[in-house]
Amino acid sequence: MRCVVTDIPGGEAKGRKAGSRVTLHDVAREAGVSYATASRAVHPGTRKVKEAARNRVLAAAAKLNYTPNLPAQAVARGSTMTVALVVGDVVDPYFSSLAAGARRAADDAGLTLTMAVTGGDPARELEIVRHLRGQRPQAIVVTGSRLTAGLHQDELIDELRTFERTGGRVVLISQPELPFPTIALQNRDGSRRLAAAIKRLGYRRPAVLRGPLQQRTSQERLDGVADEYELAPAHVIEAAFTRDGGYAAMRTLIERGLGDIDVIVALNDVMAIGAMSALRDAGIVPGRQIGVAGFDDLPTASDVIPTLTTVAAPLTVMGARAVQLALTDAATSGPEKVTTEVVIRDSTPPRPA
Amino acid sequence: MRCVVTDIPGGEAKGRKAGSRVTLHDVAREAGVSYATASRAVHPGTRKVKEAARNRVLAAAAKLNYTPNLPAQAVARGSTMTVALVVGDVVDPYFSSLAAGARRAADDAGLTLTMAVTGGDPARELEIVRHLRGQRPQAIVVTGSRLTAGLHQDELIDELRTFERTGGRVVLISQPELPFPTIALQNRDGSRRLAAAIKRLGYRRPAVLRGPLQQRTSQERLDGVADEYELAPAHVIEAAFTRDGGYAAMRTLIERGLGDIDVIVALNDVMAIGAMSALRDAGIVPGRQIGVAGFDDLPTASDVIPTLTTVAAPLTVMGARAVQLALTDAATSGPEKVTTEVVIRDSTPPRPA
DNA sequence: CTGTTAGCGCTTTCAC
DNA sequence: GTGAAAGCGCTAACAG
Repeated sequence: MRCVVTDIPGGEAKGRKAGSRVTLHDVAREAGVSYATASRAVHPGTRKVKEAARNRVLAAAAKLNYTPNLPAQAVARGSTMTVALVVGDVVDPYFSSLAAGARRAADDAGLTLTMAVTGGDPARELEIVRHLRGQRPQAIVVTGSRLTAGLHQDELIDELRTFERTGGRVVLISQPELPFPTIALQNRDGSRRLAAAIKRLGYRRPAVLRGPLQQRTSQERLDGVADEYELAPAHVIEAAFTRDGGYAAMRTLIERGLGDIDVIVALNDVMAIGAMSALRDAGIVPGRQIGVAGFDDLPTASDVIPTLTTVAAPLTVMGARAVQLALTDAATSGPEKVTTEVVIRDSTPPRPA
Repeated sequence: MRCVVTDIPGGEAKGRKAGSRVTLHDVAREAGVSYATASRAVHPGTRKVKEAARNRVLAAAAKLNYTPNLPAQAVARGSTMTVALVVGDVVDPYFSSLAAGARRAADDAGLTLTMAVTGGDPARELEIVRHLRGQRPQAIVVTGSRLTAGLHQDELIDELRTFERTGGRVVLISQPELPFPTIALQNRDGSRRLAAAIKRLGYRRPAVLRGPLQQRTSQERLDGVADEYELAPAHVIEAAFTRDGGYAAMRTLIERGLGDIDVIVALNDVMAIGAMSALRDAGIVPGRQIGVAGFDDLPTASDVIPTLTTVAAPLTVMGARAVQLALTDAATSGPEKVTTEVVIRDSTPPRPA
């Protein structure tokens, strides 16, 4: 596959073969200095090289279009300039918001962020972390939809532990039960306050659309609602923690008959949006006949009709904070809690008594 | 920073220092074979190792929790098992859909996808590609919002060219004017058909919400509309190719006075959604007083109220196709065109004559 | 300040 | 089949 180009158009005398990347060696020769000097020159940190030499090296590098071979650097140094982020899904705005924040923070630290996607599969997640470990990043940030007691839980912990032991840093997002530094949303507190606000608006009979049973985030948010409302089991529907899950759950509820339910509390925004579509498809107008609330305050929450009452989670901040934490030598001082804020919008108008 | 652990709990006799990753060497010794044999054993492809030996090696590897040092492999092999994807923004569903497809395809090929985000800044994009080149991926897929004649255009081409020359593959998404294999949406054709459909529904006076002038995608889509409708310059508003851009553009239009405009054609869905919000905020009901259409058919297009008339672009397919193309040795047979499909929804109800 | 050189962890001829 | 050894491109002592 390695085709040989006869000559580089306008190239140097010493004909370069195609596929032969320019190495630091080439640069050194071109600049007329030693290998080591060249290496120093291209590293801003090093002050021990004469201005003239450095300039010649830099010029040579530019001329040859040199780029350091990162993998080679990594093996020589024993560490890379990357941090890895593990997410459940790229398309889900929840994860992409986290990712956006993480990326910015990595950027600020002069690091490259690599993203891996689990698709919500714990087995795959394990595989990924194992693979990532091979990549030798400085840190691994995991923001999976960790289950409270998944089968692969212990193996995952093991994997992350050995990563830590070999000098890597681990930070988790929203899975405070695991023995690693964690950024955690105040899920329960947030949804409790949401529930209280809804109650104040005059809603009496909520139905809850929740994610999978074992999913920590979902469970915590449910607990928050339960702190304020007496929840009949029949009024808590479990489904996928996605838009389609919300739609399906809402359909189930509709088919069963809404009874005296006056507000739908979906435990995240995408479910809420799915639920609104389901309502609409059944000829029920969300926000009029029935209230709807979500959680996360994704950007779309305010573009949807009616605009969605929800709990604002500072997702990008959390993502950023996670990598900052990963890059800090601070002692692991327990989960770092992130506060939320209730946002009342049109989907839960005050209800006449 | 490299703390030394006295002993591994339950560890082997030969006390392993913390930070000292287990290497293939360790595995070989543990298994009682040579370094080379161990190397062969862990590579499925190699048939030249006795079953017994291989098993011992594998056992040793598992026991020691060995993970190959990927950077080291990369430098030894001269190439990595990764493909790099350059996008404008992680949060924008347009990009994340592409990313999702790309990831799946990379996965299927047994490769790792690394994602880099430009934030729409051509200078940053250049920097990123340069950096990526250092990473030595097998391919680089660029799906930037390439400008038709950006300042950095030539430099970018240069950078990608030298990447190709060193054995890397380059594929572009939706920027057919550049001299590389490309996956291109039939933007013009799509929006022409959309415009035709809208016309058939009885709309006579469209206003277009477009992205930045130099943005190719936006320009092509505009041309498509212009193929069907006579467009007064005052009826083409330029703004950022984002939700907020759509909102702002719509505001401008509203302040100027809508006149006889009967339909808003936003050149992508996020702009359309922003525009609908702006309309709503001005007390105008999209789909009733005025039609609205978008382009892309993002998942949210059908959750928004009214559901959005748009042009479906198979984004994930495109992403997947791009990396497949990058991994193929096929000759560069010009841009690969991807077809679109008009989807009429509630935002453009038939207009009484 | 600069050059020499010994690794980093792994792959891959090349002999045995 | 298996082992010894020569790199891969780069960094970082260690001498000058």
